[in-house]
Amino acid sequence: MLIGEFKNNLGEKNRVAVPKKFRESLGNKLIVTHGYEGCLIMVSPEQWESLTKEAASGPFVSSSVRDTTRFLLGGATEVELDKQGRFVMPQNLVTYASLKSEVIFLGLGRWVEIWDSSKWQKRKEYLSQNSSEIAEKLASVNL
Amino acid sequence: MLIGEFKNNLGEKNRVAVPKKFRESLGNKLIVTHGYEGCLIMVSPEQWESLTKEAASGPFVSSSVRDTTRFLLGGATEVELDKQGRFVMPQNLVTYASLKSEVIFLGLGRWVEIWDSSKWQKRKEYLSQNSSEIAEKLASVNL
DNA sequence: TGATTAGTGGTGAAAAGTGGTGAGATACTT
DNA sequence: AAGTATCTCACCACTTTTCACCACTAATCA
Repeated sequence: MLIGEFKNNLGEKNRVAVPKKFRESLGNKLIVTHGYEGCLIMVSPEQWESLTKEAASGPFVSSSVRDTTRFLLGGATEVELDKQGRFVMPQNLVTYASLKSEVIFLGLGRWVEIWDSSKWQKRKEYLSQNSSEIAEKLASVNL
Repeated sequence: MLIGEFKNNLGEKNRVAVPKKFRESLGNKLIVTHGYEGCLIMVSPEQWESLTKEAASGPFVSSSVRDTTRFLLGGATEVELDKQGRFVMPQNLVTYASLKSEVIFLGLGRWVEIWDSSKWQKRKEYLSQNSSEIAEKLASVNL
């Protein structure tokens, strides 16, 4: 199970190490793509499979399907870790998530989110201040 | 599976290289034609088959089907890659997509879109700003 | 505090991308 | 129809980028 918060550095060559704790669950090959609220998502190939099965199989002629596909698949990259457990973050994803040198890896059960450190800091404040209201909202959602 | 965003250059002779990652999936001969939102589409001959079938069988009145067919088939060219993985982009497609020197290749699962760099930049902004709607769609997917 | 492991920086070989050129094909002119 | 000019394309050579590995530093734990 992927849990915990880890901070690693993005080198000048956009290289970053996946936290050791995540490596065995995620495997050596994994997929990174756009996430919500300006973060990135990192999943194993199996998870990726189920994620794209529905999203990418819509009718070609629908414009919303096209845009969803562009966002999800166009922003994705399959990366392979080197011996040190690192990979090169593609420039378009660095830009999208406005990654600086400090990068946060967030284990969320079955997937991992990647945040720019300062962005995550703000989000975390927001979360701790509004957690009860967020919980209320969640309670009203049909799961 | 065709995923990711790549940037290559269109030389003075309208020559452009297909990103290496796409070449094995697409093969050596492939088809380029008009796409929606001012981009181009690139597919393997097999995918071309199913793509045209799909577009022509949509829930449309017959004149739309005809026009869609004209749109897709009328602009289509079969191109072959040279040893360096490049091909010559026909002038009519360069004009249609207003391609300058910087060209974006976007992997979208079963096909590839080709964009003029600045055009894609704008589209991407739009997509990022409307990603909440996209997120809604993703939320329905079981991770 | 010393051993072990995770994370970071650097570098050289290999590969991907780009520019150029000459042979062959096509078209054009006389 | 022959010669000439133009265009196209396939290959060669160069440049730039990428990646896999080595070595080092920082952090962790007993």
